[in-house]
Amino acid sequence: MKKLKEASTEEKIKEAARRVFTEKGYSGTRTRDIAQEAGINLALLNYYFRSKQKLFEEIMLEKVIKLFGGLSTVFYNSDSSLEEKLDEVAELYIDMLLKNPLLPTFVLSELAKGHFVIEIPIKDIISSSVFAQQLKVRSPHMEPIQFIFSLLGLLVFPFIGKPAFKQFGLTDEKGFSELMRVRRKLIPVWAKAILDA
Amino acid sequence: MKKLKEASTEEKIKEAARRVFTEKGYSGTRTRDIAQEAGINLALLNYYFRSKQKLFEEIMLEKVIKLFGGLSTVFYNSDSSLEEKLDEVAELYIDMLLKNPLLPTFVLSELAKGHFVIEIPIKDIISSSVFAQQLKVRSPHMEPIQFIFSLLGLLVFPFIGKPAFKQFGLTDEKGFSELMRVRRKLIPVWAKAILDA
DNA sequence: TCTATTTTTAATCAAATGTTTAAATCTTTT
DNA sequence: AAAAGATTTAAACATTTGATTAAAAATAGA
Repeated sequence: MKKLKEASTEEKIKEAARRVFTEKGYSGTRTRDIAQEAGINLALLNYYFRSKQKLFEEIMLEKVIKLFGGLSTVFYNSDSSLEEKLDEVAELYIDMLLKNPLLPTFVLSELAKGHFVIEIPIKDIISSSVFAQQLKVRSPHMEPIQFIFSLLGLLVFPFIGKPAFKQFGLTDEKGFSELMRVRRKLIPVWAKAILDA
Repeated sequence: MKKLKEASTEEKIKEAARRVFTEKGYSGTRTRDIAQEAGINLALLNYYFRSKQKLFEEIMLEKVIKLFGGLSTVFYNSDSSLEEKLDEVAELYIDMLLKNPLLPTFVLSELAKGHFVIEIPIKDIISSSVFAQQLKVRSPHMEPIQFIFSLLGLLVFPFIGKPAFKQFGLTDEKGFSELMRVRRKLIPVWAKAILDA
């Protein structure tokens, strides 16, 4: 029968894998890095997860949900107005990204490289959402996909660009966090301005 | 003395390296992939470029300039208004990104991983630009960095997210290009709305 | 043409890497 | 406590990978 320690070792490996994969990507990660970071014997990684690829897929699924899962929660809220949803999305994303700044670059870059295949019919999820209905009423001229690109661009892009902007001397770590906290309040205003444009 | 063919072989390797590095990233790229893609013997890569890292740095520098270099050209144009600069930037970026859709994810993800160190004082370049002056006059309340984050987010993010959005069924290749061509005209309008918000 | 130089090739090297094995250790069950 | 099962360990394996070497081929200069 399973002993208590098992879950703990498995979780230690996953925790280390989250950090190393997120920082170095799939190809840049060595299974030995994960083992060392987790403080476990290398063979345990294969004992618990069979292969690097399988472990990666578990982590990646978590991360994709973390990056995009929040959207549907907000979009399907039938108790809030469109304007309130913009506030909620901005707060949700900025707070989450301040805690997980490497998340977007990791997920989007790995998806681009095809190391992970996921099939979520987000198009249908969005088009049948309360958000889509409200958007159609308020700004019938606005293509929903264009607006979602814009909203996510405003929210997520600064985190993707941060390492570049830091190297360019445009911002430092402390200044960036402060900029993002200010931004959380500005983006809903800007998004509304875009809807009215 | 150098013979004519030399430049050609060297350029074949660089051309292949551009493709493979951009598609798979530094860690995901095997020198053998580049050699095969270039149709040359593996040893020639080291003969011409000494190492994978050195070859990568040459390509990366090109790509960073390609991604960000256009900005300063537009920002320092003293013959155009701020509004015209927004049009120029949108056209410049959308056209370039439609031809190089993998560029932003590649550059920003490699910069995030620290595989490449570059020192360009872009902060100073921006703050002393005509663009910065015009922005200060037109929208003194707008922090320039916030606006640049927004402008680049609107322009660049859709290309970074494309592989994800394709997997999610939000768009296909043809639909995406059309969306981006429409977007090229919309972003200047939206950017002005943000400045007036 | 003959020689020196540059370019190209096939083979090889040493280190790194994902995974497996077999034995040892620990835990649970009886 | 003994047996059975689960977990952990050290060592090893087979490939892959970036790089080098030494010889061959091509080119340029005399």
